[in-house]
Amino acid sequence: MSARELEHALRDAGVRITRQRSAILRILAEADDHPDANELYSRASALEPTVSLSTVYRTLSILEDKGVVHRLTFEGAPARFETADTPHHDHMIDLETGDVIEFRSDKIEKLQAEIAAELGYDIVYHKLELYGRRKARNQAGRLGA
Amino acid sequence: MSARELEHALRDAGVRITRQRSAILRILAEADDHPDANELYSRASALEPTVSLSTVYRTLSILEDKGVVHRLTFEGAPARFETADTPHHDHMIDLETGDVIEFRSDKIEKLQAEIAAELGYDIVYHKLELYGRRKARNQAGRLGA
DNA sequence: TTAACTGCAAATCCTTTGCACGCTG
DNA sequence: CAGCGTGCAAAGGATTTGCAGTTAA
Repeated sequence: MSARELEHALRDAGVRITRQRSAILRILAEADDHPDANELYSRASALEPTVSLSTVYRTLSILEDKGVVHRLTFEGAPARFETADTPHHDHMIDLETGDVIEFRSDKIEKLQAEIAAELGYDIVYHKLELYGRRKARNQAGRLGA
Repeated sequence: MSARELEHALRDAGVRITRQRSAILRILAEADDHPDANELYSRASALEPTVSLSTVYRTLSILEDKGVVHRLTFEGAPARFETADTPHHDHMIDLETGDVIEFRSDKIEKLQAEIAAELGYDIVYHKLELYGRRKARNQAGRLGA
């Protein structure tokens, strides 16, 4: 999602585009990892030294409200953020490095809906996170050397 | 899981059973909901007025380490706890009431493992939470009255 | 102009910790 | 009786908020 599109989403909602917000939007648009508020704050500070962490949080909350940004709350870590342009996906978290990998499974999505239906519920949103470690490469006998 | 079993798990690990811990274990054993630390604290206080919230937290951490208790960290709410005796399951959270319903799907479990394998990972643990609302009962035309 | 926005510092919430004393094994 | 365990109060980290000044529209 481009910074322009994010701005548009805000403007349409009657939200003012300030220098600080503009910087945050640009940073958010070009991030292809999943930065937390503090990380976004340092990156945005480089573009616009007057941003404060409060403004980063406030802006993220608005963007989340407008549905253009998703807040990812992983186990015992500050929330991370991503723009909501990519189709729905879930996350695998590398326990060693903290890396986040996106994936998607239509089969799982469908099963979830079925389960919820059986329990008498409509799903509003869900969270599927796989926490794991890189597989040892040469496990199947073909050991190196 | 009975209080006795929980005690056993601790004793085996060389952990002392104090009056406070004993009370916490009994509460934990008989809880069939998913209480948070504070709730456990109030319930345990009734049995043993000398327990403190610190001790509740400390005891829960030990039990989690020993693998006999699971810490459930749902969206923007204090952690909830459950004894680890039931086989693995996931949770559906009622957004209106906060109720937690357990469910299990072998199909989903299997799909998760497959996905992780494809990504080159071994799953250490995962988290699947469905957040939803009770289905309106008479949606399919058969409206009441 | 003026209502929305800002940075700052202080406040919140949940959880953990340091300390001096108490109690289990 | 040696440590582990305790309560208390204070510290901690992430996030939110009150306030008085600033700025976009």
